[in-house]
Amino acid sequence: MAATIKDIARALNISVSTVSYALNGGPRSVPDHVKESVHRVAKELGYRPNRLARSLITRRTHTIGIVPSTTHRDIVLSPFLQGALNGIVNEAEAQHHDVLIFTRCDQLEVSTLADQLLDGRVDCLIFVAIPSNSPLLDLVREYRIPYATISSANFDDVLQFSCDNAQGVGLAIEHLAGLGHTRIAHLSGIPLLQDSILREQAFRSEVTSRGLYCPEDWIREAGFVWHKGYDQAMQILGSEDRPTAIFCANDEIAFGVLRAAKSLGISVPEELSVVGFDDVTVAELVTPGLTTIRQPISELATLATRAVVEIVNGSIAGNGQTLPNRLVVRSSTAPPCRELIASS
Amino acid sequence: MAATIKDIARALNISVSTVSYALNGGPRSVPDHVKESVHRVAKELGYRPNRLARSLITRRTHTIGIVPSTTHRDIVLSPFLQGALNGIVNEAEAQHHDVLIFTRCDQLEVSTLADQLLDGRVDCLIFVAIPSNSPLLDLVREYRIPYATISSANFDDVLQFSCDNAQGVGLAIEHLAGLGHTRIAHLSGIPLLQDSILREQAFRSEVTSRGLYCPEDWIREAGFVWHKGYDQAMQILGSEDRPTAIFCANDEIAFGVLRAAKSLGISVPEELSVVGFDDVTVAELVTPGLTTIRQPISELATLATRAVVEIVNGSIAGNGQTLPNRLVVRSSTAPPCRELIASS
DNA sequence: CCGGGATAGCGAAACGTTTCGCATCCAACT
DNA sequence: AGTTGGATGCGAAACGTTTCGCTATCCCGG
Repeated sequence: MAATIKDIARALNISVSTVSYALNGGPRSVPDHVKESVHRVAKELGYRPNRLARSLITRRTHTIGIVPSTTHRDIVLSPFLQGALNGIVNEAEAQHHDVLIFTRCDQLEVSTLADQLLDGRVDCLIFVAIPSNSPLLDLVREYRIPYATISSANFDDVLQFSCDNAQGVGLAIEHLAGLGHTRIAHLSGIPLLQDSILREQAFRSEVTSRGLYCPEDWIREAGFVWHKGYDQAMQILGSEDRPTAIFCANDEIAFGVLRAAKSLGISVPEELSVVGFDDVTVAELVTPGLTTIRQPISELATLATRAVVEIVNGSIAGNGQTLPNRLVVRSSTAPPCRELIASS
Repeated sequence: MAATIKDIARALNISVSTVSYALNGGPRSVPDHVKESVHRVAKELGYRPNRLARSLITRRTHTIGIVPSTTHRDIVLSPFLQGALNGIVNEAEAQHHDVLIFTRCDQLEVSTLADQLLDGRVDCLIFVAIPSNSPLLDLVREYRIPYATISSANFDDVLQFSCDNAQGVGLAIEHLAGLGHTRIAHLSGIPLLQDSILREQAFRSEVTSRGLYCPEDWIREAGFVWHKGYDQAMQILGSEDRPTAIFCANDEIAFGVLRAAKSLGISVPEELSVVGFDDVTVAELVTPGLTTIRQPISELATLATRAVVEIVNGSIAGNGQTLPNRLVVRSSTAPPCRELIASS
C-alpha cells in the first residue's frame, strides 16, 4: 500500500497538518529541522502525493480537457487535430498543465458525455472542430468551467479561436484568378463544421463578385477526407466540361484530387491547378508540392490554451481571436491551359 | 455551486447512501419510486457526479496515462507518436477509458515526474518510445501501477510491445540485395532508443553475413528527423565514393535523403535507392513513393492498451509482443545503376 | 516584570463520494 | 407461533489531502 501523509505523521509522531505544511512549504511555516526530517521520511517511505485528494479540496487539477471533433474515424490521424493537439500540448507544457483527451465523444448520449466533461478531472475544456449543431456547448455553458473552441463555432459568446476563412478563401481565389483561371470548382468539407460552411460561402461570393464560372455541380462535399476528395474529383474531372482549377476546403481533399488527376492522366499544374487549405506538413512533400492556404493552427491552439488557463487562474475572460491566413505557392498551380479555355 | 449527492438527499429527505445506491444502481437495491425521484431531483438540480471523489474511494479513474518520448521537440508532430496515440485512443475508446497525456516529461526532475505519473490520476501508464537509459521505469516498477511500453525497452520484465526490428531490417536489406545492391549505407536514429540500436545492429550483421560493402563512415546518426537525414545524406552522397542505396532507420530520415538527392541532382531510384522504416501515411504521397518497412504501430498500441487495461481489471499480466513487419515496395528502389557499380 | 506578536503544533472540519454495519419491517416458510 | 431472510433505509467510516481555529511557548521591548 502506498504511503500517505498520515504514515509520515505517525512515523515522526507529529500531526498531519504539520507534515502537509512541511511538504508544501505550506501556508504556514515549519522549522527547518522538521521540514528536513519530513522530507527524509517521505523519501524513505516512497511517499507520493495523491492528486485526487488534493484536487478534491483545492478544486484545481492542472489538467486541460480536450474534446476532439466527432466527425472523423481515427481521430488522431486527422492533421487538423494533430496540429491543434501539438499547439495545446506545447502550451500546456509551458503552463505546467497536463492534457486529458476525452474519448467516445460521438458515442455517448449528450448528457452522459457532459457528465464526463464536468466530473472534476479537468480545469477547463477545449473543443476542437466542434460541430455547429452540438448541444454540448449549451450544456457546458451552464457550468462555471472555462472553455474555448479551436475552429469557428456557431455561437456569439464563445471564446473561439479560428482562422479568417473569408480572407483565406479570398487569397486562394485571387491567386487562381490572377493566373487567369475563370473556371473553378470547389470541394467543400463537412457541412456540420462552421469552417466548412464559411469557406463555401466565401467561395460562392468570390465566384460571383469576380464573375467566374462555377456551375452548382462543381461544388461538392468531400468530407475533409482524402478518398471523398478523390471520388468527387473523379466525377468532376471525368466530364467533358471540366474546370481548370479546383479549390479544396482542406489539404487532404486536395491530395485526393491530385491522385484523381493522376488516375485520369490529367497533369497538374499544366491541365489543372489545385489549391488546398491548412498547409499540413505533407503539403510540402507531395508531388507536385501543394499550393495552399496556411492556417496558423498551432498558434490558434496555443492562444486558445493560454486563454482558458488564464481564466482558470482568475483572469477575466478576454475575447477569442480570428487570425489571418497566408498563401503558400508551390507547384500545383499555374496559368490555365490554352486549349482547355478555348474548348469551353 | 454545483449540486452534490448531499443536496439531493436533503431535498428528498432521505439518506446520502440511498441516493448513491439509486444513482448507481448501486450494490444495494432501491425501490423504483425512490430511484425515479432521485433521478428527477438530480436532473432538476443539474447534478454531475464528481469523479475525483469517486476515484479517491474506488481507486479507479478509467484513465490511461501516456508518457511521450522525450527525444523530440513538438512531440505531437512525430508520426510515430501520432500512430501510437491513434491506436491508444481508439482502443481506450473501446475500453471506455480516457487518455491523459503527461507534459514536461523532459523538463522535470525524475522524482518530480514520477510524482506526476503516480499521483492517482491514471490507472495505468503507457510509455511511448522511452529512452533506454530512463530511470523512470525503475521508479514506476516499485509501485503497483500497471504499465507497458510501445517500442523496445532495454529491460527484460517489461510488458513491451514492439516490432521485430531484426526481421524488418532483414526484409529491407534482402530487398536491396535482391535488386543487386552491394554498396549500402545506413542512417540510424537516436542511440538512446532501443529500436534504433537494434536496427543498426541488425543492419551491421546483415552487411557482414551478406558480404556487402559499407565503410564505417556510411553509418551515421540522423536522430529520426528530417533535417538530420538531409545533412548526413548530403555528406555521404557528396563524396566520390558513394553508396547505391541507403537504408534509413525511419521514414522521416528517408524524406531528408530524398530531398538531399534532389539537391545534388541524384535521381531516385535510378542512381540511388532509398528504403525507410515505419510506413507513415505520407510515405505513399511523396515522390517517388517511398519503399519502406511497415511497422504495425497502431496495432502495437492497441495491444499495449488492451494489455494494461486488462491488468487493471484484475487479469494476470501476460507477455508483451513483438510483431513482424512487412515490406512495402514503392518507387524509391530499383536495381543499381551500372556505371556506379563499375566506377567503384 | 509584563504584554504582545511571532513561532510551533495539534485537532478537526471539509472536499464528494462509496460502502459497510446495523436496525427495522413484513412476508413466507417450517 | 417462531424463525428465516429479503427488502428498505440510516448513520458513519473511509479515501488522502488542505486549511482553519485554537493553544502553548518563546523572545523582545517597554
